[in-house]
Amino acid sequence: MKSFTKSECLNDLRRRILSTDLSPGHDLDESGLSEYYSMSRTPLREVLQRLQGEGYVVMSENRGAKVASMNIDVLRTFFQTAPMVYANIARLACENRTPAELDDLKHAQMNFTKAVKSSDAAEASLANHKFHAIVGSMAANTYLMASLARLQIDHTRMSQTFYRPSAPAEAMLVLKAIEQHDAMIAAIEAGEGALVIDLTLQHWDLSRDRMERYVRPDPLPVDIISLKDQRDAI
Amino acid sequence: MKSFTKSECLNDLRRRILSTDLSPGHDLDESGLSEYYSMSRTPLREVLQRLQGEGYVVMSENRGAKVASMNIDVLRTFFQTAPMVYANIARLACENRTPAELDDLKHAQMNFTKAVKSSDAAEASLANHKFHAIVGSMAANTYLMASLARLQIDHTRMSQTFYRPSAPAEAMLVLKAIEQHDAMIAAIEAGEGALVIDLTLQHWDLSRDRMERYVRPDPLPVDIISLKDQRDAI
DNA sequence: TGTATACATATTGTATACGATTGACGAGGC
DNA sequence: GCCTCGTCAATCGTATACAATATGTATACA
Repeated sequence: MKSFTKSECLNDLRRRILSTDLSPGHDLDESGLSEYYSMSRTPLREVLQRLQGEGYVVMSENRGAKVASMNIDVLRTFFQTAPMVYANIARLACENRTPAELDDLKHAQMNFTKAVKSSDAAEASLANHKFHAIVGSMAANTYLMASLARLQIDHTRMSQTFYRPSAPAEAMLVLKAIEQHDAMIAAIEAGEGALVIDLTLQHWDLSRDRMERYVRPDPLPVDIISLKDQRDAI
Repeated sequence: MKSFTKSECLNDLRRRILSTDLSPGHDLDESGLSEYYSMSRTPLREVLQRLQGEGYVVMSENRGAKVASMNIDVLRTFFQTAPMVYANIARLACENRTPAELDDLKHAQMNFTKAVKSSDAAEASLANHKFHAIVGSMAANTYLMASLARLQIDHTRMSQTFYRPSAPAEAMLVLKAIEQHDAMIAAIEAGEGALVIDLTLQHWDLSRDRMERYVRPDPLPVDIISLKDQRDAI
């Protein structure tokens, strides 16, 4: 049994949540996880606290932690907010990017391409996450970064099926996403703000169409959840 | 010596940081704080982790927690980002506000007015914080809320002197802020999105002018900090 | 006198034990 | 038969003890 450090544990939980290996709403048991990561409950609780701060999990008093759920209200807000934040981040990234960050970005794009080509869906999804996280850090804006990080959590979880194309036409769309990334890199490197905003919004549109198709046949009983929320709100 | 619950401790630390009673960059000693709040280090550490998640403090491995600092880069970003986020929040608040939230907002405005009238600077500043936090929750957008919360932390810390007017002309500006709040409440209640955006930006301009005057005679040696950053970046 | 190294001290990180709260199950009363 | 209350198990919350790490200081040596 592998032994984990605290930051490895943190990354692994992030990864498992993003890949929906731990599904939205899943109950996280402290003792179980502490045993799984072979560490004591004390540091594990701190990891969970941190994940709460980042928006991966929600915690309630005396009732432990759960993976942040994605109910219908959250999704609505997501689609409403994402393009604005992404576009602004992209513009700022254009202004503030450093050469080192550009290298990172190109490296992330390589990993992304590789994962897509080898049909490793989970890896592709996470590589895409990393790519956009780097664009985020290029923007050098701690305030917007807080929004972006939370958007990305839900975005990545919803995009899971994006990289599991069931038809040739769908595989084409993923290749298009790769091209868009390349174009974005070029625009960011050239510092062409207007262009990168445009590319980002196109990239968003592509992703959104796929996500809507993913969300519609939602495996979660959305109506029951919203009814429960109504009842809780009384 | 008063005994604190965990959430009281959390609120008290938030309060002390917002009022710069704990100044930016201040080192937070775990043992000291755990004694101060008469609780063990374990729950106190969790409180600090949470504050880190909210952006109040920054923590580094084996080197404890510090109150989030406000260096010149952060300030630049702050002034760049705040109007956009505030305006969007205000617009969304218009669309999504509930009657209960409107009551809360009016109540918060009462407290704010009261604090200003009684020249309680710290209280006025915190009441203003609360007012805008309620507008934020009206927007019902978890993603933007994350940005807003972080912006508010720095905004409130910088506004400290706003409510300590040293001349009659400055006192007038505070009264103007009260009027603007009232106008914003009316616009939100009426659901007039365009108007509330306009009012929000006016409110921002007023605050920004005061903040710039506060920041300019910065007690911190800004030049040394930026030189140090340059050196670190090599 | 300047620098490096080793030790001492203080502070943070982790494990474990114990206490408190929640939710479920079952017995008893209505 | 249904509801209420009490007990029990499971899980979360807190305290304390101990280990690991970083920082400051003194001393030896160049």
